[in-house]
Amino acid sequence: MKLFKAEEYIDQLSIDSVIFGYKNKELKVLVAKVHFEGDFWSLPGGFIYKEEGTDLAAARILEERTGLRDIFLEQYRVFGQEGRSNNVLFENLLNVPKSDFFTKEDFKWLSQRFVSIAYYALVEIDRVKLSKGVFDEKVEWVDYKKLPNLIMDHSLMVEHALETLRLNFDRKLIGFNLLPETFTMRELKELYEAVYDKPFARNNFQKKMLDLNVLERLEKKYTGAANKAPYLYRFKH
Amino acid sequence: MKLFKAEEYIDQLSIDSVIFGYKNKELKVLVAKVHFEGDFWSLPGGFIYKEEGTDLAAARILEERTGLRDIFLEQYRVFGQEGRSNNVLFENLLNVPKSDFFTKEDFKWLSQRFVSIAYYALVEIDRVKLSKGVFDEKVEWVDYKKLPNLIMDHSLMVEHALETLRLNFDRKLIGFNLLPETFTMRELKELYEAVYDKPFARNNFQKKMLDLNVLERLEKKYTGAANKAPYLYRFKH
DNA sequence: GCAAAAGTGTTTGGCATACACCCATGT
DNA sequence: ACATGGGTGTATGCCAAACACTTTTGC
Repeated sequence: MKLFKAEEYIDQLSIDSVIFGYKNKELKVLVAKVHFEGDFWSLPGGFIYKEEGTDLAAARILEERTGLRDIFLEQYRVFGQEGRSNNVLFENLLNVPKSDFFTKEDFKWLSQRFVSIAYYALVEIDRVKLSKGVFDEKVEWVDYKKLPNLIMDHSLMVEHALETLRLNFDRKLIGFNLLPETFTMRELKELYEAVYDKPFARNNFQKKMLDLNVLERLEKKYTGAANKAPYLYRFKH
Repeated sequence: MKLFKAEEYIDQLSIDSVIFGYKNKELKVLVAKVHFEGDFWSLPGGFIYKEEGTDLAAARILEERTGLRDIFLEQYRVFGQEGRSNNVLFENLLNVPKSDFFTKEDFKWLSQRFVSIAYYALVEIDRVKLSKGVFDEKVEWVDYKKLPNLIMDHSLMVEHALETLRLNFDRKLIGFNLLPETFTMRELKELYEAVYDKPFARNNFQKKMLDLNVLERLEKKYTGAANKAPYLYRFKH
């Protein structure tokens, strides 16, 4: 059965997404090991139906991989260098047992030069139910500092996404998309430290956050530790 | 003779550019009156050859219209809503005496839903030698506050371009691309006032600019006016 | 001398950083 | 009592905005 229908998509145009998650004080990126010879990893991506809006396409692709809807998702750049293609990868693939999903023509289509619209997304990592894409051997959350070899310009895509994330983090208050509903000030600070890769002063950080007037203070969180119990906070919608 | 060859371009993908210029204390945008029935104006745009880099395509299109090379030019956003097409315009065109340049199939191709990569450019307005595009009745520099009816989402494109311009104006020191080689501090201030649409305090503006350490002070400029002669400045490469 | 515009200095206020202290909690 | 981490208050320094004054130029 043939599942992939190249003729339904716009030619030479793709979407790639840098999906950020946060756990264990690490800012993580979702990457997939490509099911080909060699150690190739890739960002989750896909294609755009001929009449589909690009934002909708990106949301669809995100949902296919994570199961999540209504997630923070924003385009940040187009990568459209001349010669930008996967041909080496797909030529490799032709010597590998292939899926029934694809015809030789599909591989030719996939090997073209592609212009890719890059999106970045922020997700609460524990809500994600990962699904593999058709080309994926496995998908994993990886600390952005320890990324494996990414295909094509995907490393550059992560770099630019991180840059954009940092620029917008405060301005658009998007960081809360990475945290669960409630959190302590310490947890919020550790998120900032992971994103900016630098320490923040505890007292000044707290003041700055409270001065934003977007946090709602809830009850205290008794952890059983031998110290003062921290307050829980919630982001005011 | 047929000049337009749709089959050489990527399908359903286009480039549109917001080209900014500055003159008479006004920030201007280059727009073209489309050569169809009715009062339709459009941003300069074009298409991408199948193997052409997007930045190169944008530069090529810019050069076709302005005669300028090596100009500040940057992509800032993709406009790819579902239903984004020129079909109304081109259906109109079919009832109008048409050029030999296009076949009926070309018009069909042009009427598809398009995803457009938007660029913004900054040019020194006096160096520009304007050329009309194939669809243009005329091209003009228009104050961004007095733009005519633009087709499709081109008004939105200008809005976003202006937003991006303002965000990057200081950070990337790109304003100098709008001015001639040498200029007075007053002229620079007036440029800032046109871009941000608000007044700047003379003394503080001067201090801020000089503190950037990117301006070279040249000789004085004697205008013949009954007041102190201002210095000329040049942007250090 | 005078009007007009340029150049520069001084004061003020807000905000980020640094330093310091007190409070709650469990052993 | 005390160690640990949480919460908050105060002092410092920088930068932008506001205010003020002097200088140059042509009539």
